[in-house]
Amino acid sequence: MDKNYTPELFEKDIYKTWLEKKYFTNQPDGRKPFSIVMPPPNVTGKAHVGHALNDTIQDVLIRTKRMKGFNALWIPGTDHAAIATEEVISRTLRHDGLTKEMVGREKFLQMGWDWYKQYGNIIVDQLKSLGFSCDWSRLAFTMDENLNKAVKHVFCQYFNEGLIYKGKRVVNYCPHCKTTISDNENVHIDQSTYLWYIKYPFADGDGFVTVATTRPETLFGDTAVAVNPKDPKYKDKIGKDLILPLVNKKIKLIGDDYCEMGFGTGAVKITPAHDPNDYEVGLRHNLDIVTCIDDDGLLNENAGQFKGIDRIKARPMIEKALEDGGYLVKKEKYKNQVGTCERCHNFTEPKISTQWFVKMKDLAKPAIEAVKSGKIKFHPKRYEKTYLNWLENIQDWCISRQIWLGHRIPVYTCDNGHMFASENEPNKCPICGNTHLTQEQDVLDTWFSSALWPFSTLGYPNKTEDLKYYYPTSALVTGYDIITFWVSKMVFSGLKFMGDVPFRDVVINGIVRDAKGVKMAKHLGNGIDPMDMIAKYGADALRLSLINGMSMGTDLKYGEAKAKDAKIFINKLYNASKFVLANLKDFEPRDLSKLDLEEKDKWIITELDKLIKSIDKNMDRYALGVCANNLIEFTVSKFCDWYIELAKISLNGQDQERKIVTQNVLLYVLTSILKLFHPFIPFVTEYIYQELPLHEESIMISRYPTKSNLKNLNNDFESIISLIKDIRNARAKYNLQDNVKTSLWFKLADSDVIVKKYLHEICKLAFGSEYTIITEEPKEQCVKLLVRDSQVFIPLGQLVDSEKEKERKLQEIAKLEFEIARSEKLLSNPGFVAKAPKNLIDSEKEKLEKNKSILQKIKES
RNA sequence: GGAAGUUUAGCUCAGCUGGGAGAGCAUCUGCCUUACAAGCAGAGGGUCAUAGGUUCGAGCCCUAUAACUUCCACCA
Repeated sequence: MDKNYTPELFEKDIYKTWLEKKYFTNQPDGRKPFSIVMPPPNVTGKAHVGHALNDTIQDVLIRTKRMKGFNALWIPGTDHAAIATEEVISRTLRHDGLTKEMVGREKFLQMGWDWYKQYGNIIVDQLKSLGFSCDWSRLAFTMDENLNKAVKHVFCQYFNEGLIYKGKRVVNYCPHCKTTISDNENVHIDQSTYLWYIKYPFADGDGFVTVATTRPETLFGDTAVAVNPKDPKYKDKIGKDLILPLVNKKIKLIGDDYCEMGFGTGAVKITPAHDPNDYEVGLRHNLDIVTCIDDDGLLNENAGQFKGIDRIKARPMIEKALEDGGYLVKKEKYKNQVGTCERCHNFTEPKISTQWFVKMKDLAKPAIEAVKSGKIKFHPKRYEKTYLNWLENIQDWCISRQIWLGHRIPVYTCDNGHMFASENEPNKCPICGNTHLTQEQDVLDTWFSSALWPFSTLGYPNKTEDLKYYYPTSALVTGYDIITFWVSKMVFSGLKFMGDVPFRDVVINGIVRDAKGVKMAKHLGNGIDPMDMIAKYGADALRLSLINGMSMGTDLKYGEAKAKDAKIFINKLYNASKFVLANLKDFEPRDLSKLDLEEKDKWIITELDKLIKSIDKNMDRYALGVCANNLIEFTVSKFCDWYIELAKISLNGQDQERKIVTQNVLLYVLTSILKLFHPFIPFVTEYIYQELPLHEESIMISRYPTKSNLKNLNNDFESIISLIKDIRNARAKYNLQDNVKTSLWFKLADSDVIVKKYLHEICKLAFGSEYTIITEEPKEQCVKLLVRDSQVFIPLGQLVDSEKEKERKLQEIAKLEFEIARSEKLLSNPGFVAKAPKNLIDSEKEKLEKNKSILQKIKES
């Protein structure tokens, strides 16, 4: 082994071996299944720290379960990200002066596939370099043939059951991406704008109504002005005609509750084609629908002289025209929220159009029930609220997108106007036999296929063994930002088509932010490339740095320093392992239960048992950050700081039996640590594991550690540790440098066998030059320490400052008296004695007695 | 407008069902002790946001308040 930890020397090779040995692949068998489907990243994207975190969590779970004997399957996959890809390809076309219409649908789709092929493997390779143990032989893609089949199958079933319909609605439209987007993809941002107050004169010349609007450009689509029917100001004017400014068209003043009394001017313009509420109002009052903004976001012929001008840019011109016509009352600064496209960040437009929808109400019900009944559990639980709140207020899901890439809607219309859905390409109309068929132009929202992910990746719609065995999957690990987008859709889809929930546990991870807590974003340049971290610190360090200290569902502040810290720790583990290995040259293996363990061995095994218990518990509640933390803490402050230091003495000693015991315990503990750590830092643990005597084929398929089940374990060695600490502490108070050794004299009580047994260790770890057992209190100037029933003297001669000693003694007395007072107060409190648990009262009594006796001794000395 | 989260050492955060405030980093003091100076030993540093309440006992439970963050929402 190299002197220092250098991950680049072995990470790649180890991963290659794992792949060759097919450790990641699994088929149904007699074991218990544990399955996870990976949230698919965009096929053409690059891995960012968010993926690194999300997938590391999954890998930790999968690797742990695998070692615990489960049939652990982790299915990886990628998403076709249609809108993003379509945009990229359109851009290349534009660059060549072409449009997608010019090259045609078929050629365009081919370009899409070429693009996927060219860039699709980048992210897969990146995920591999992070060490993820997913079953790559099952790598899925949302556009795969089988997934296509699943999508069509599901679509047709919905369609035939009347759960999918085509309808007119006001939906969010992105004029840049040239497609509708769902409410989820419509991101509201704050904007500073103006509120324009505009006069709408009555046609009969009798005054006017003032309306306020943030969107003067939609004026051309107005087909009414609404007031509240109870509003005394307008009550008797309802039904009268108004003149629409600039257009000079008559529109009605209508009464509708939608218009809130007392808000704004009390009157609101109604534009059914460009506002969802107005559309509803329009339906109620049978209003005309006039569109004034086209698909490119430009004003159309209904805007008269403004035709062809961008709707936002037209605002000042419209304002001028209104002013010139005497219609503008005033213009105020105003803050509101406006929808933008999640992908291109341009303003979206609410637009009336014909779209495909999934009826959500009945689908949502069982999905709500599944969570309420506890069949699906969120970790942390609070995210249930996000999920339930969304489903309880669900709107029908707009699934059509006006792009070409993706799953084309499998609905056909024959020349006789019969519309039907078909899973396979039909050649005639099933109703009239007409052979001239036209397929719908639109494709499906990517989330439509993602919604099927937990079962489409297992072979649906075929009834496969995989489905029977691995479905429902065990856990879904994802970010809170897509609970509504994705989690909810998988749940109702799974319930609908598989008759069961798609997963039992939903594990929510936070977002990785930069070191200052700012969301990482391309344009801010504050992103951290996981590949850079791997190059500098290794994949293990990256993984550990993301998990250590992580709290489920809470955002994570991340900076390079964390990866560096993690590497420093791994180096420590690496070196500790090196030490153990170097001392196992003449190793003689023994069964742990047959070893003649002494206190220090029992102590470390007790501590290890505690660690295993804690990890099991925290792993179950998905508190991986706590697990990693406990592991590190055990390794550094228990194993390295104490057991290894103590082991050195036995290993260098003459007692052959002690040496064998120590070697066996060292190996036992180290092996356990490596195994417990393996899910978090798979590479280095495998690397070291392979060097161990008695190792199995690979750590990743070895058995996960369980508690030792040894009898007669105890913690007695704790008192030795605290004695050593006391001596170190006393030395430090006298500013003794660690390289200045001092004699240690022990006046031992008969009862303190354990102190006598560990004199050598105490001496070495407490910087003693040599130790002597004495029977009488020494005459020399000494620092005196009490331990158990014995006394330790550090002869410092001239150095001993009697004032200082007195002070030290007084401090100790004060401390003890404080403790005693505290215990006495507690125990004399009738409420405490009556209501506190018995073991607490007992331990308090015990403490009181102990402290009293120590105080006694100190005072006597 | 609705909802959720956060507030603990200088910084990043742990603290499970209430029972004596913790870690890492940073700081300070020593030490190249034969696994590791990417290290070791020691130290300092906190009215657990504020105010009430429940309880024998509150960082933890309840109620208000403040600050920050996030999600959801069609208010002109």
